[in-house]
Amino acid sequence: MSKPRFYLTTAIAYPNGRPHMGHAYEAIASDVIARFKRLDGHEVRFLTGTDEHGLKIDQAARAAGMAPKDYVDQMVAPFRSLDEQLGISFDRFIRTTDADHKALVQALWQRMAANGDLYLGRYEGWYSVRDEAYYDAAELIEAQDAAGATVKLSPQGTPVEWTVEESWFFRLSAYQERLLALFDGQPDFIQPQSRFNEMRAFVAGGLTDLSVSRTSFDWGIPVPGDERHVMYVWLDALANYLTGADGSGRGGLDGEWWPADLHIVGKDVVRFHTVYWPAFLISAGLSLPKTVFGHGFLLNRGEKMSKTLGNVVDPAEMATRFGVDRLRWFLCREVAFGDDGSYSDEAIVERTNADLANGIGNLAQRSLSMVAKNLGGVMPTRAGAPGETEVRLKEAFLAGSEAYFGAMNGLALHKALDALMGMVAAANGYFAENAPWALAKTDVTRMAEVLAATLDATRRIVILAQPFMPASTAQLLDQLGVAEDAREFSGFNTAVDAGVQLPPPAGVFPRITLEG
RNA sequence: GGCAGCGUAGCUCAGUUGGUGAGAGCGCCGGAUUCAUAACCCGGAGGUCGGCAGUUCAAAUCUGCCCGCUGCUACCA
Repeated sequence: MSKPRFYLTTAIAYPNGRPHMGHAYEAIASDVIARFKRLDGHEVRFLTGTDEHGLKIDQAARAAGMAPKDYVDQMVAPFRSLDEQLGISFDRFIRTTDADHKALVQALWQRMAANGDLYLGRYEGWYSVRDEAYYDAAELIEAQDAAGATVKLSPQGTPVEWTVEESWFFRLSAYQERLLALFDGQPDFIQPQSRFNEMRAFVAGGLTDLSVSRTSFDWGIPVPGDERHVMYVWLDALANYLTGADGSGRGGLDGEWWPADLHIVGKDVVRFHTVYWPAFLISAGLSLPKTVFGHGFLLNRGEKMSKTLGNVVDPAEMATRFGVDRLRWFLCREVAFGDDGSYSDEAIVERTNADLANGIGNLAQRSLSMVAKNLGGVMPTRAGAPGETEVRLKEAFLAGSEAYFGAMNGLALHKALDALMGMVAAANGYFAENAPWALAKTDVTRMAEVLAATLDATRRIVILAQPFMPASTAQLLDQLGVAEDAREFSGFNTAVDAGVQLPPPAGVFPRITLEG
């Protein structure tokens, strides 16, 4: 019997600057889901990468005196190295400048054209180079420039200029009914619910055709048959998910991984993924992704990160300072997945000390060190007939693991970790209640039973924590004597055999302080 | 302006269809304990549930208005 497949993607990053916490957050959350699915018996394909075309890159490259391709080659490096540092287990790091991607996008265009959805027209309006978007006159705001003259700015406060260009259009207006049917027939297509409501309202309000080519620059994928035009960056970018679905790298539209099970994207690009993208796919006669999840933004002490405020932090530096697994844990535990979240050095220290040092780490250390000191580090035999405390522990773990899996399958990462911490509390309660350190002087057999039960509880906790903290959990499972081929969820109920010699315990999550 | 959501202990949040004394985690204080990373375990303090007015025998939970915040969307200057 073959494994069920699961194909998930992150949005691809635009490498016109250094990666920020938002990139790290999206990559980490997606990686947690990818690892969860693998441990849960799925064959997973996990795609991430960079979106490298468009006017902004073209201009930045010119400013740097470089060819665009040389420029992006250089700019992409920090994104890749950040992913590697954070332990992101992607199967492919796609770049929209990859040859197979270019071929695929052109094939996609031709399918949409063959379906009669592309036509040549003229586009004019207020265009913001920085936003790469046109705005209605009504959306613009007025401001004074340095010389005191009145200038028009986009809603984002970027300069706009009146622009007229020939453009290919996509007949998006013809897709309103089909998109509404999609939304209504598949209410979990857009998550969380609040995003679904917004997008449904947007589509219900009527759709206008979409300009999907540009003639004002040439750093992009040429339109087949009309090479004066390059394709709209979003059409180019969205298609990366199709390119990445082809494991062979041929660039065919029939990639074996398509359709994607899950697109993880930021809340700011939900519209592109839930309105434009499905319309493009329907036009091309391709099937649709199952779910698009729009996560929230990370705020630095409750404020948006901006260069102006000077509160932009480098995720690579954060990971180095606190440790990759601490950062991963904090972001998944403290931020409700789908909502905006806030972080600070203090919050990271407090949260991870409480959960990891005092919680999981201490549980492992206190039980393992008793086994090492009292039983020569040999895994003890479990209780023959479970007592009342064992029954309660078992029940707590049954409920806890059920809550964990329910939350993970519903993409509620923070709730899964809440359930996991409930299991930690139950295990610590069991340990304190039975006081094996006292039993060591009165009833060594019973002490061994208590230790065995505690170690098994710890093993279960660590097994479930693996998607979140791959490196630390591997160390802990080593210490707990769990064989490398027994770490998937299928082995969740299989205890380590009595008699196994355990390595000497060593703390995995030391307490940290801000000064340290 | 319209639509949607939110505002509950210092912090992050739970609170089904209104009904026994308003909860959890973290933080804080106290106790107990010593296996453990001054950790764990037990206990405690802290809230006029944004404000006002209603409906009801009874509202954090329903209605109206107001204040504040967020998102989507429209439009006037």
